[in-house]
Formats: sequence, C-alpha cells, structure tokens
Amino acid sequence: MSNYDSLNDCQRQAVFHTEGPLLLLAGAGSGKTRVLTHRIAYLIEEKEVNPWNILAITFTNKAAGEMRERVDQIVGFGSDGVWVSTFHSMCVRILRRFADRLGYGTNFTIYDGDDQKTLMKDICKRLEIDTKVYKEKMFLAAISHQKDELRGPIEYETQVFGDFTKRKICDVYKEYQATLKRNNAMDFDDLIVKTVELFRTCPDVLEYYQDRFRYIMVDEYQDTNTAQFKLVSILADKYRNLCVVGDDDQSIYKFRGANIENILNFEKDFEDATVIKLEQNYRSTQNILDAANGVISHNIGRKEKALWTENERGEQITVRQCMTSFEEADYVTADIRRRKNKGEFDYKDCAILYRTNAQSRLFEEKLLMANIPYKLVGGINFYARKEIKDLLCYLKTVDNAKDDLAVRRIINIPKRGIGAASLAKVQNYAVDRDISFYDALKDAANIVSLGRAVAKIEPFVTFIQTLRSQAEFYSVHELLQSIIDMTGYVTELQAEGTDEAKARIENIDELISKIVTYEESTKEPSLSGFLEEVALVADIDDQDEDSNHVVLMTLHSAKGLEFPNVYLTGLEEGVFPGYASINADDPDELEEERRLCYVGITRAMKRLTITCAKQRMVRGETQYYPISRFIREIPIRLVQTGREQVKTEQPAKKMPDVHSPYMQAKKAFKSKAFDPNQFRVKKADSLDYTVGDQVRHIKFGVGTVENIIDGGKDYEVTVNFEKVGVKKMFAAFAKLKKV
DNA sequence: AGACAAGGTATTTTT
DNA sequence: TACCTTGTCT
Repeated sequence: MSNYDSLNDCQRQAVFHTEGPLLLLAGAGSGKTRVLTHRIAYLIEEKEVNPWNILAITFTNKAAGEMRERVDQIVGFGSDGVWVSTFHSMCVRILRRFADRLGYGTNFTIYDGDDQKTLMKDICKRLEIDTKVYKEKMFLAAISHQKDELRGPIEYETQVFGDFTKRKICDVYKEYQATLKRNNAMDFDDLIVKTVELFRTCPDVLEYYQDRFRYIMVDEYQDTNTAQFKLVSILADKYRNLCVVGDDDQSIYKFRGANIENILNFEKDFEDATVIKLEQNYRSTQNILDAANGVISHNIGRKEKALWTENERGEQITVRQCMTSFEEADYVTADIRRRKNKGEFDYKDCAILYRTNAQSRLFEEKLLMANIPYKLVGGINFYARKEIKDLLCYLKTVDNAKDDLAVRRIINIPKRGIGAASLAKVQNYAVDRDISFYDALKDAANIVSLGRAVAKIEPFVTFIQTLRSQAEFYSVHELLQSIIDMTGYVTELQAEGTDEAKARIENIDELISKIVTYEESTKEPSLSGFLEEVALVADIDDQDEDSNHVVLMTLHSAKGLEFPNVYLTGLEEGVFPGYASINADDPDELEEERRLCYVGITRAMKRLTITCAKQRMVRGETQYYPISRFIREIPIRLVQTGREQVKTEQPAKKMPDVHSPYMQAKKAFKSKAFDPNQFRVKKADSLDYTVGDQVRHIKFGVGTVENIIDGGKDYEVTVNFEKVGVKKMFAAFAKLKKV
C-alpha cells in the first residue's frame, strides 16, 4: 500500500488527476518519478484499473529500469502487468507482432548506428556518389531528420523542387529505405515511424492497442520528437488519459530531433488539458539551486518557473580554474580522496561530469593512479565493441540470414581468404536474382565468375548450416560457445597475448554471462529473444548498487540521476559551451548548452564543484580556453574559489614565474573573482608587434602576424606560421616575440 | 589476398 | 592524438 500523505499538494493533485489529459511541468528534483509511480499505484489500488491497461514510457533503458523497480516496490503484487518501457522497446514489441502488415518479416533486425553507416557507405557506392563531396553522415542525419518529422521518401520528394542536394538526399533516402526493407531491417527511427504507420494503416491494430493502453504516461516529455508525439497522441486518442511529464529547462536533445514545441503543442492538441506545476525541489541545497537558477535565467525562450526548496543553504559552490586539464583531473581526484578519507563522502556519492566523452580519459588515468574505483558510463557501447559485434553477427546470421550486413561482417572473420572482389560478385548475383546475400552464398557453385573462391565460400556456408541445426537443440550460450570453439576466436586472441586482447576476452566472457543471465531470467529464452533484447540496450546496465565507485559520465547521460557530490568539469568557452554552439547562427544552440549546464548543476545534492582549465589538449594540440560564460552567470555570493592549492601527485617541476601570464591570470582570478570584468588574463597595455611583423612562438616557430583584434580582455592575434599555418591565439598566453 | 605504412581527418551530445 | 581509409608491396 502506498502512502499518499508523503506527497505535497501539487504532487497529490497530479496523482489523483487520472482522467483526461494532464501536463505536468516538473522542475529538476521535484519528485516527478515519485509522482508517476504513485500515480500508477493509485490507478491500480484506488481506481481498480487493471495493471494491464497502464503504459509508462521513458526515454532511456536506465530510466525504465528504475521506474520498473519503483513501481514493483510500491505496487507490489500484480505490478508486472504494467508496461514500463522506452519508446523504442515498446515499438519493437508491437512490431514483432504486426510488422508483417507492413511487408516486413516479424523477425526483422534492428540496425544500430554502425550498421547504418556501413549500409550508407554501400549505398553511396551503388549510386556512385562521391563521399568526399557528400558525407555519409550528412545523408544519415538528413534522413533521420525526415523520419523525426514522419516524412518518408515520397513525402520528402514533394519538397525537393530543383534543389540539387535535396534531390541527392531524396535518391539516397529511397535507396536506403528500400535496402532496409530488402534486408528485413529497421533503424532506430524506423521503429517509431513504422509503428505510427502501422497504426495509421491498420485500424484494427490501433484499436487493439488503444483499448489496451487506457492510461498512458510519458516521462521526459521535453525530449520527444514529432514522431513520438504523434505515436502517443494516436494511442491516447480514444480514452484521452494521457499524462506527460516534462521540463522545458531540461530539454537537451534538440540535436536528435526533440521538439520543445511538443509541450506547447500538447496544450493545443488537448485543449482541455490540465496543467500542474511541480516547483518544490527536494534534491539540492539552496545554494546549488540558486546557482542553477542563475544560469538558466539567462535563457530567453523558456517558461518562467520558480524552483524553491526547504533544504538548508548548504556549502558554497567551489569553482576552480586550473592551469591545465591534467591539473584539473588531479584536483578532482585529490578532492575526492580527501573527502573520502575525511568520511564526508563515499566514492559512490561522487560523480564527475563532462561535456564530451573524450574528456573522460584524463580522469580515468588519474583515478587509476590514485587507486580510486570508478565506473565509466556510456562511451563505447559494450555491444558496439568489435569482438562483441562479431560474435553477435554470427548469432544474427544463424537466427536470420536475411540480414546481409551481419553475414558480410563475419564472412571473413576469422580470415577465410574471401576478398572484396569475390564479395562483389556474390553481391551482384544476389541483386540480379533479388535474393539475399546469404542465399547467394549458398548458390556459390552456380556463380561462374567466382572461380576458385567457391572452394573458400562453401565451407563457410556449411559451417553456418551446422550451427543452424545446432541452434535447435542448443541453448543460446551453448551455441555461442560452439561458435567460439569452431572459429577459434578466443584462441586467436590468446595467441596475441596483448593487454588489449585480454580485455577482449574478458568482454567475451562478459557476453557469455549476460546470455546465461538472460536465459535464467526469461521464461522462454530464445536466440531471437536475446538478440532483440540486446539491440536496444545502450550500455551495460550492471548497476552494481553494492559496489562503491566514483561515476564518470557525460552531462547527457547524467540526466535523471542525482549525486551528493558532483564535479562539473571542463567549463571553458569553446568546450562547454562547445565551439560549435558559440558560432552557430541559431542562438538556441547556446541555450541548449545552457540547459545542459542547468541539468549538470541540478544533479548535485549537497556539494558542487566546478572546474575548468586554461590549457587543454584537444586533438593532440594544446589549446587555450577562457572561462565559460556559464560560470560567470552564477551569482558570486554562492561561490568560493578555494585559495589553498591542493596537493597533486607530482610535485611542481619548477617554481612558476610570478610574471608569467599564468600567475598574473591567477592573481586576477583570486583577487576579484566573479566580477565578470575581472575574468581576464592581464592584457598587455600594448603589444610590441603589429600586423605584418614576423614573430616567434615557442611551439609553432616563426610566422607573420596577419591580424590583431582587441577583444577587450585580451588581444586576439592571428598568425600565419611557416610550418603549421594560420592560428588564432591570445596575446597574453601565446608569448609571441618579435623577430 | 593480406599485411603494413602513410596520410588524412575528426569531436558534441544517444535510442 | 588516435582512428580510419587508402595505397603499396609481398
């Protein structure tokens, strides 16, 4: 039995409002997941709604898992009837049943980003498109955008007119879609698009699901795109019991087609919608909340909200500017260790957040050296690793040989001496006869042009056929073991003996245990079932709650989580906000970065540390970055800069020169921190060189000054170096000497 | 056909 | 810096 008294007024109102459309505007940390779970409990316990009739949609598997757990906890018996699912897995479930209505096999495969890229490369070759001019990525992005808006190739064609590039995209789109269908495959976007298509073309199917899902809830509504919005509104059209929860300030997936307008559209599409705002924050201290509000208030296009809390004011926010990114990592590592030793925080209370995945490496290194356990979330997807994909493609091939991509991936793994030339011949044969690649392989003996290569292909086909017959009486993990044994995959890695090879073997072991777990936890385990589950999983969701480790992740993956002690790192103009968003024509790109910053700040419960570095290695080059504008947007009274130099692992190599630009900047930083005007490296009164002069740079050598811009805080000097070409740099940092 | 070297290019963010 | 593509040599 759940206790509704523990909810505040607004929350309770939201829980009790079960009939008709409801828009819940829930600020960060306002307990929205609690509301959703209590709402589900209320529907079942008080309204006697059959759990079977309830659908809760979240965005990530992580969120779905968490919600599932909490629903189970609060509802107890009978809760497993409730569908708690991501958009994508919900669609897969529906399509597995009805995809045949759209001309697909119900055993279709799902293509991930890598598969899409491979496919696109193929198509560009087929259509004789020069990928130097038109990048595969560009086509994929364009197609994905169209799908987000529910426009198929036919609909897109009407928009082409005379535009040459659009014409090309359209041709590629058509071919891409046709190939997917031929391969009996769908990409991630298709899962949504095809489900909508299914509902639009098959009223009986639609009605079935409308009747089934009489109560629908959508979490993270601000991240839905048009297609997802359409999907939900069609489903809810009959009973109109749709509850969406979102926060426009936390919309951070515009780049993926998320449409903030959906929040506004909701009130348009459902005119009778009730709107409830949740504004009390239960997560963070007053200081952290004030900082977050300070930053987000700089966004223009937002709904005004007043997030408040009854929590104590808490500690000030630490802001730390380091000289280099290495020092930044040292600082964070040392700080974590210090607080752990003091007993203030456990490792698992700490999270290090950053803008891009590439930034994780430094922290990993330092944590490793300091012997602090950590866990990296995201990054290279477990299932995207080469060794895992190889083996999965074997399983896929055994399961459904219509997936050409999988077959082609493994045909030469291990090396079977089948080269590109032979593959092309098989491919042609397959296209001519309109059969799958694998079927063409089976027919190899009849492909005259192949010649001797036939002898190499035939054993492969026999091998796969053998596996197929095994699949009937082997369990999935036995089948995989058989593949590993027969291909000598692991043996080959063992022979290699490198650390990397060992790590790969460990990953393979991990895969085997995952399969075993799957088989133990599923009623009717099957090869297809396992592959399906795997296709939609982003990263290993081993949330070993008991193990105690620091968490490293991007700001994006941090959404929806909370940590007592958060480190927000790399707050530099050019890193966060990223270079691209600063230079974008669309000012909303910067606003999205700011929302991302807001998300980051509001992850913190008790302590927040913000760090940045003056000097950072990016793509192997040292770059100089000014402090992020987001730091300046935090009211100064909330901030402490931490005067004490934290001891780092390596002793300083040399006494810093007090007159160096760094020391000057440091002085400026410490004395009058957070007056925006003081956030500057000390600008030289004048430069001893001008445009046209020859200057020498410590690393780049000699070059000619092309331009000097007085940027207010420093001179931005453009120099054309003889060896490395044109570089822009700040005078105070670059230490240019006239020659 | 496969191994290896050289050169070019890329960085947001994720289901 | 690190990966991936391309070209060359065996």
